[in-house]
Amino acid sequence: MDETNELIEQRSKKLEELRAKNHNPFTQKIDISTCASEVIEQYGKYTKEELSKIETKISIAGRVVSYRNFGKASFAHLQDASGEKIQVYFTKELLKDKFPLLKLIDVGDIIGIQGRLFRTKTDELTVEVTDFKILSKALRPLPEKWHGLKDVETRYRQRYVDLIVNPEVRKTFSVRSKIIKAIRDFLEVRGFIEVETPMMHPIPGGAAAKPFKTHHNALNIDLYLRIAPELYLKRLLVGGYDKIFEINKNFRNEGISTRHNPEFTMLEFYTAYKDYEYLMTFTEEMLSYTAARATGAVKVPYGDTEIDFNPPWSRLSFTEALNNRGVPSEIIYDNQKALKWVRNRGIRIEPGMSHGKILDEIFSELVEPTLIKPTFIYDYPVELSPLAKRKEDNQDLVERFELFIAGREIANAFSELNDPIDQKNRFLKQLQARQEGDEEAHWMDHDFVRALEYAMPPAAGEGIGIDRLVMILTNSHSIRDVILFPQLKPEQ
RNA sequence: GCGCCACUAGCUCAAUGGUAGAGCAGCGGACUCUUAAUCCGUUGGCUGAAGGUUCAAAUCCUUCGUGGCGCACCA
Repeated sequence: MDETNELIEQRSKKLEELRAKNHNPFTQKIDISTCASEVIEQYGKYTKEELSKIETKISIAGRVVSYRNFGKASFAHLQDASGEKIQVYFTKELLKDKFPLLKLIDVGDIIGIQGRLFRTKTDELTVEVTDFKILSKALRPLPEKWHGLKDVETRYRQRYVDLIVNPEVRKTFSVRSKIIKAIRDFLEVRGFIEVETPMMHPIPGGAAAKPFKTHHNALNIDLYLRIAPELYLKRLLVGGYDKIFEINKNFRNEGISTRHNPEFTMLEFYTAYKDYEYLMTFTEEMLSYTAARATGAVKVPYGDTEIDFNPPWSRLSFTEALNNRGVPSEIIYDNQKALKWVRNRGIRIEPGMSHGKILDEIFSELVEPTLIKPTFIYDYPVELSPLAKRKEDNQDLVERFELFIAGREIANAFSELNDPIDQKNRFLKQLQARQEGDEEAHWMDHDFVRALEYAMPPAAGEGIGIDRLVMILTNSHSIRDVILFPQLKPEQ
């Protein structure tokens, strides 16, 4: 990382030369009047002749991303935060004594310029520079202009370089920002309040996952980075809020893959006096709105296919979905037959798995990859969902759905269990599973049960994996492409 | 955690056991409308690391490191 090479040395020399000539290579402040995209928008409509007749004086700052020298004149492109580039034209005639200073500018430097707009012979909108200033000297060279930066490791480790040279990366993160904003707007317009609940939990709850452990010195207690905000958000329902949401990080101490980063962003929202069926329609509306707002279209390309967010979406019960993939009904209700069936097909199961878990394995193997267009799968076995409310007409099932898009789980929602006695019993059952070796079983949370004992209104709640949603809406095939700084092993 | 693949100049890539190369960038020079500018000249390397085989290793073998993809775990 501390390596020096010839290129860095040459640039360092130029930096010293600037200092020697009384030009601070790291200037603090400059007044700028506009940005590249604004210039294009404001002046792009004028012809060469029109431009020469109107007042077009501007000042702008940006990174030099290309440079072409002609002896007594030079062209460069400046790229700024708007993501656009604007060509600038330096001439000895206008810059006089300052012109030789251009020798000390490299591609990568950030400069500020003043000038007037004109169009070149090839009709490109260009700034004729009347004055310029080096604002920040780059000591390291940028990757090559034509092939850019391709090495994925460097792209992730040095995302700043990736962002400078790969415009589509900037675009992805701009869409990510729009997605989150669209969701916030959608929820806020409907009366939801955004809240923040703890990241550090004494009892990691709300999901089946392995947590990260940390320690608070002054309190002398172990704490866990949260695996889900669910139990805190439901405490807020008890407290009297009826529409709340949180968009924030969750942390799970598990493997890393194209679909998993140890920290990831989750939306959870809760609405009182509604059930999971209400949330299906709500989700259709929210995500089709989000797709349209963030990408400009309700149908988005993903890989070789196209995902159509236009409602209504398919709805299949968990058992229907299994039936459709050739899983006989007898297996769905008979543990022994299920075990046998699974073994014959080589689906991996572990000893002691509950019937529900076995069905879930079958589902992941046979059904999940086939759910390409947005599809709700509803009514899950109760043992898979210790925080969801049972169906009134079938105590073995819960009022829960998951949303699948492009073969991936995007959302998980249910009518929230608000019966403290049932909740306590389900925690006890999880505790038993934990003692039998299920490391991901839920922990007992006595305070949460106590909260339910004060009565929580009936409510429906949902979690949406934001990173995965962003993947689909930006046609990204690795979660690392939608997280600015994905988790990697440290260098060296 | 397991398997497969990759790692060569600042960047993008060649070189398949026989003298480590190209393009771009850089440096020196020419050039006042270029935009992958052009033209002339030129610098740049412990081939991811360490061992081994061989007269000879970027190339074959072993171990390690980092990354990618797949599997496992999971959202």
